Amino acid sequence: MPSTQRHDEPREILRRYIAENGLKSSKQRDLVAEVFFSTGGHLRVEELLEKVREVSPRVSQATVYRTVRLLQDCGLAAARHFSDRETRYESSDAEHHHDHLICTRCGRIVEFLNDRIEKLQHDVARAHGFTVTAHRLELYGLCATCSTRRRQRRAR
Amino acid sequence: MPSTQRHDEPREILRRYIAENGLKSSKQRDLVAEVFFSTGGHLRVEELLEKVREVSPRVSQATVYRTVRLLQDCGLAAARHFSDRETRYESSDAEHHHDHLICTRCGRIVEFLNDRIEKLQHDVARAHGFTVTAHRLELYGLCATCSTRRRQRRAR
DNA sequence: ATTAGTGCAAAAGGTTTGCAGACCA
DNA sequence: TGGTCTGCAAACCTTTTGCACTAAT
Repeated sequence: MPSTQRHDEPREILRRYIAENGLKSSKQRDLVAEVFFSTGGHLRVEELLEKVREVSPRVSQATVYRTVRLLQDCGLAAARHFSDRETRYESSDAEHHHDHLICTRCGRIVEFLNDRIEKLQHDVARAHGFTVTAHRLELYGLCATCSTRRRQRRAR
Repeated sequence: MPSTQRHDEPREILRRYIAENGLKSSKQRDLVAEVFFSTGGHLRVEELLEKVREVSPRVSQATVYRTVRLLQDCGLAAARHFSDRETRYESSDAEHHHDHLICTRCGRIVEFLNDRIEKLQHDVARAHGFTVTAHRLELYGLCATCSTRRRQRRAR
């Protein structure tokens, strides 16, 4: 199978996707994408909009939603639903795949990657006749700090 | 650690939870819970309401939502967000824990359980200082049927 | 009796969409 | 110039909530 090219940098992927699909770029779109790429983490639309408006206050929420969808369409962003109700988006190129540890008390999110788990997942899928294209693994519990200080208040 | 008691059957857990929290039972609540327990699977509220109304047409959507929340509060139901937008609920007692394989073409959902993955998850968490209380693992891809018949239409 | 539960409809929260005008290719 | 993108506001959908009434303890 053809492996992902090394220079498949997000901005380049986006540029190509736009070109190949008869789309156009725009200041707002570029800004939203840039903020998304450079911020990293697990952004809610509201947070993304906030950061974007620090630079360009007139960008609308609709544009952020539309850009996030575009980023999903070209595989650069992935929606995540953690324990809360809000949808969060994170970078999703295959080279930076990772899973999550979520502290249910303070909300801290730690990313991790374990090759043995990855391999076992594929084994399980194969045993059921599935060809896996993506997966999601989230572990919920108490982080070191919170399991020590039992009475700590939630961070958010 | 004290293990889950063998006779912690859902109906019994619910009964006890209601008694211990000064709540009351009702025909509607019992019906919703009963349909939920006996149906199994991964129900959307809409589907649950539909099934409930086959028996008792006047039950309101609000009651279903309220009952589902009650079931979550006493640990009998867990919310799931798969690839689509809808929230689905499934039974969640510890003895029937399982993970999911989801076919992204036909929507089929297969449950599985792999002890080695479970163990590795705990190892990873421990390495990060986390104490895991719950987790979620979902594998997305094509099921055997869909990866053979490439052009098959989505089931739903 | 008292207090919790229900149905209804309105409210709320997050996301999408129609439209007229601005902007990019 | 033609078609895409934007901002705004309205529309949408799912979930929650206020209220008057019903029912369980």
